[in-house]
Amino acid sequence: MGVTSGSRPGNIRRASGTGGLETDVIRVGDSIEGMRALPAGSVDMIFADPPYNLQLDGELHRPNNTRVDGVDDEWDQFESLQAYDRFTRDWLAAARHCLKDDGTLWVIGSYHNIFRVGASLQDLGFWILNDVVWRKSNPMPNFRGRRFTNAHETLIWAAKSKDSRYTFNYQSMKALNDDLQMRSDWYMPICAGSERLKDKDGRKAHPTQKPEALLHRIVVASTRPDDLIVDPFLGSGTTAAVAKRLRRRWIGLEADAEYAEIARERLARVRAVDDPTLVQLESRREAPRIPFGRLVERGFLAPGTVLYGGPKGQWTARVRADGTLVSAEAKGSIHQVGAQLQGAPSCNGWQFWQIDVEGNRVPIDVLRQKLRAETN
Amino acid sequence: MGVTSGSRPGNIRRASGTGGLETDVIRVGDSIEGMRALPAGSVDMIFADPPYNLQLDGELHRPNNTRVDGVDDEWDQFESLQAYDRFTRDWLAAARHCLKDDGTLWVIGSYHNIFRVGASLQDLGFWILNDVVWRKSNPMPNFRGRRFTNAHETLIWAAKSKDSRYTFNYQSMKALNDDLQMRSDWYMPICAGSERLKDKDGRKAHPTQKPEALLHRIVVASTRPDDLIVDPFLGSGTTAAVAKRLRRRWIGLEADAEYAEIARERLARVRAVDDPTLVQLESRREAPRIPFGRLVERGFLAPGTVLYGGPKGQWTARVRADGTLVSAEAKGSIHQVGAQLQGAPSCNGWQFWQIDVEGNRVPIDVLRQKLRAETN
DNA sequence: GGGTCACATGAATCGACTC
DNA sequence: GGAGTCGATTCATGTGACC
Repeated sequence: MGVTSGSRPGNIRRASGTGGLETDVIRVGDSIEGMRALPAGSVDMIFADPPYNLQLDGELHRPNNTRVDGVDDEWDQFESLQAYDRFTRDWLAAARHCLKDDGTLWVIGSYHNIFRVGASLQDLGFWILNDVVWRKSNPMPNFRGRRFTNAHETLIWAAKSKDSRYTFNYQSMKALNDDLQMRSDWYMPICAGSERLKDKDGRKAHPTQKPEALLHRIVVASTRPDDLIVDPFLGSGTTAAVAKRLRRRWIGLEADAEYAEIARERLARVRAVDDPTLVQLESRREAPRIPFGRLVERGFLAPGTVLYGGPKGQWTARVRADGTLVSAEAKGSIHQVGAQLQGAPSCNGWQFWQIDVEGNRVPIDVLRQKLRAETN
Repeated sequence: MGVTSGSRPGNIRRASGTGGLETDVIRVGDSIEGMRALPAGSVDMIFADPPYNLQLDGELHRPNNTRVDGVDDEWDQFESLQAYDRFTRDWLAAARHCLKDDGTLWVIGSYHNIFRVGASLQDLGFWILNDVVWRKSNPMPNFRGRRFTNAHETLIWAAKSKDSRYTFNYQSMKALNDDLQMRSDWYMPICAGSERLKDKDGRKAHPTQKPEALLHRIVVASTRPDDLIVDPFLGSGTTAAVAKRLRRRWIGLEADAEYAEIARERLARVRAVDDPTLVQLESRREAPRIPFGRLVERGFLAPGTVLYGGPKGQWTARVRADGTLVSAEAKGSIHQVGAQLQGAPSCNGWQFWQIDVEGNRVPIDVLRQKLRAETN
């Protein structure tokens, strides 16, 4: 993708790779029209927090008789399930239009709407990668004792198609999770306290403001620096704030001019991380590919060196000058020979083959790492 | 509902309340036909673990090249989303037919199918009560490092309609969770070890056997003893095993004769809890009603006794001979006067009003409990 | 200034029975 | 079926007043 130049006149960036598309802006207007107006295939990631279509009737009181301030805003009301489905298909289709083929879509919802969203996006050809559960550490209780505490919301993460080559920063997620694979259930508090935007009367400025921690994880997981992120239902602007801080480009669409203004004021206070290298990703997949043969070229391994294969070194093979191996039973790349000796469909030769270093067996991958370190 | 008599000839029970319907049996055959054949409105709860529309592309291998034994049985392949939707609507409609108006439906699924199931059941008029997340303590890792570890499955709990009077044993769930409301995210291990049924070659007998702990919580939460539970995709029989142990009636439908046989053998080894009182639930809502006036009739409170209202006893009222209260500002029932003094829309007088007992303020509810204990 | 306690509040599809 | 009545029901956090 096109990388933005370092110099930025004012707050608005124009990316060379997207035909001079104006980014880092909030546009007031309809989400669907806004996405349709974007160039086809210009967006790396879309985060959408659409209306949930809650159907509250009557008032709800806490056991101490205070009234619960529920989401009864006009923008969350739909005439019927069918009307909600039409709306959902329309905005998903517009999202598909502006998303790159290798881009991904995130949607958040609750049981009121998420099943309709999930079914619609599958119908449109999106390929679900994960459903992720945001477990709230401090949800509102069920005051009448009639159901389980509604303690989570659901996110769907989807690629544009089954064979998409989407971005997933596996190593960053693993690092965020104490070197264990990041799971599909995330535990985080709701947005409250000083992070929660208030109006001049001290009331919440937006009824459904999302926590920045949630967007942080999403952005780090599924985008790279300078990627373009679009939020078609920007609301209070959490997506844009996190994108700006993490040095991604962004466009926010918001139909309500008051919400847009709240978000603009918020964005003006957000600073991007100073050092661009801090938002660079740690990812083995991103590391430059190094053919095994280069180790031979560069003298890290002399032709004829004996490699030991398998956890106990029970197989052996010798290195040839072109970077292929030869053993008693097979010849070919480090991966092919490893696979054939084991009778396995595939093999990671970098881990399978070892050399003797001062009496110890060490995977040849350490040589690759040494070469990479020199190259950087 | 009709309650089965204590004596049971053999293993099969005939419930008087359901027209002599034969229960506690496994029926081999099509799920949809099986549910259609049940009397309309005869079932208290349905638990369904329908086939997932998994689309494993070729074979999946772990890094050490052992093959992942995925769900690729013939019954789990569907040509298209449309075919899956037809199947889903058909079995859900059949479930609706046999479910009581006040019965509930549980469905479990993963992101492959749960959005389609959820949307279909909403289309059919089911009213979602909760989506519940089963967080697996020991999920299968993501071997390719291309997604988040898929560490949960989703359950939908739904009533037949919006105004259903469904069963929810709130106090039992709260008791199960250290006296805090049970949340919508449940943490449990997958079914493994000695609980996992094996065939004679030591391989798992069923690919998607559910843990009994999961069904235990579901059954305790949403049914009462002697309720009729139907599982239209019985598989290895976990639902029936838990239902039998907890003294619920049950019917299992299973298309595969081999699975049905496995489940039959399993059920033969399951014993119901000996003492029926152990599966009785404590429920405040179902306790016999006692009018406040009866405390006066029975001499627990003399007319003229002073009651103290509110957490600090800041209000007072006196008891009249007919069981109404009179204060400086209001008269009426314990609830009416409590609500009026607080300026609240409603009030539970049993908790609001207190009496002096040896210098301590005690809610008048303790007198009600004393009277209830005498009556039993 | 520190500790305690009261109070506020959050995407909520939040009764049942009698007359 | 509508109105009236009984009576069951909350957890985690942050803030601010008050010792």
